[in-house]
Amino acid sequence: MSEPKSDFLRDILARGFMHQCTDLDALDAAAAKGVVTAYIGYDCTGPSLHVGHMVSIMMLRRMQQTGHKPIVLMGGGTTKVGDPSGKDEARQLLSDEQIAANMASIRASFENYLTFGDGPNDAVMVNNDDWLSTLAYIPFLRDFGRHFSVNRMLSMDSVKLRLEREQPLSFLEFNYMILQAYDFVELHRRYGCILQMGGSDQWGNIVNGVDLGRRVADAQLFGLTTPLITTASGAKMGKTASGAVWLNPDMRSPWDYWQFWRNTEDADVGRFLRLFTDLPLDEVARLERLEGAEINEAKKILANEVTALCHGRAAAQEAAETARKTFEEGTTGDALPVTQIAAPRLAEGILLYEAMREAGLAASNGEARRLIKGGGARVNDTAISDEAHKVTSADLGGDGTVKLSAGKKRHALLRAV
RNA sequence: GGAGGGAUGCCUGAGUGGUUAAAAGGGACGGGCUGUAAACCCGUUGCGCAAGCUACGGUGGUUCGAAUCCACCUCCCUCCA
Repeated sequence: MSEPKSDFLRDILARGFMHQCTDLDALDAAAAKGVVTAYIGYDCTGPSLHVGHMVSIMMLRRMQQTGHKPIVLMGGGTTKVGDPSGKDEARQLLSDEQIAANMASIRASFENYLTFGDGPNDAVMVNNDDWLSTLAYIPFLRDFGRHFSVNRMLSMDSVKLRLEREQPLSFLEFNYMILQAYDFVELHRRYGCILQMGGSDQWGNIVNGVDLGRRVADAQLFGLTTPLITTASGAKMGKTASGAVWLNPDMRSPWDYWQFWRNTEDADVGRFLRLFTDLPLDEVARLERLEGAEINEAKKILANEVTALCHGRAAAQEAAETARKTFEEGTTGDALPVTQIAAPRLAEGILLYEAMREAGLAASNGEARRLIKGGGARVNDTAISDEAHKVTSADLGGDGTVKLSAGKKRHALLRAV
């Protein structure tokens, strides 16, 4: 297409959110003309979203900022069925209670990225369980099932791959795409939603919804997918030693979250700034041009901005300040995780490896011992290689804490109580 | 329904009665070099202070000794009907 007419498309194209779209020109025209209502669906399979969901969350944010209306669809109903896309085996089925608990826990994250309310471009959050659970089987099959060709369903990637590998695919999962397609039509009916977005693995499911909308509602619906984000070294983004990078602060501290972004590879900085922050594009371009050690400034800005969105400006500043003290001055900051230790115990002396385990720097005593033996352990920034070393009250600094480190980046504090 | 094959540590994947806490690679972690980057080089990678304990799908058995042999069970794959 030529230069997009709508702010929305111009913005997301420039920022690298676009992978595929069912009809870019028509969508552009619609977005230029008025408010577009669009939705993205989220599974409730876990208690928190993680960095892998960030592209789509930011997509909703960009929509809202360019004057459109985002819908967050919680998959309370579809999670009961399980999306077979990209999976070798059926997921374990979650109980209703688990799904409800996950949904409640996820909900809070969105409030940091979107403005919810009743206004014309305020975001809304809905749960597809509201309409899916009450569907009557026979009427549903007659009204909607007849529009799905099994021949075509079998050719969809999500199904085809399973069958080609001779992996089992239950009839339950086979229905997932029908339900997702129905969601789209239902959201169109309820909210005038005309666009579904999602990750590139959702393309098939999204297109089904677009087709169904044309058939049963005579509506022109649109689908748009985001690219799968990998790091410049080719790794799937968001995987670290401690597992996924969660957005909920109780599952990953703001400090850790800030560190995750601070450790971005050079080659990814520009791309991530465009995708995951609100910074204007000319500012991103300037930061991206920095070379050598200077690019660290860009990484700090990236970490600040992304953490501020997720955990608030104050938490981001605290993390940044702690990082500055920890890495640039070698002192400590307030955002480091603190473990309480009984004062009498500390007075007697605690074996360093036990202290490290208790502070969460090692999973087992053995791991901590190996770390010490390997020269990766430090007490108050002094390397310790003696396995039998004890931490005592004498190690307490002026602020009443001892700083333990595993490697150069992982730090924790012990506080005597 | 019949005949074969398979299930190994975070993952892939060797192995086959004792020297196997289990080759190799990946990943991860630590060290070095740097810029809290990448690449590269080196080390570590079940639990336990230790004696030792647990581990090769599950349950029993054979044996001085089993991941390795036998029986049954579960799940998966291939071919035939």
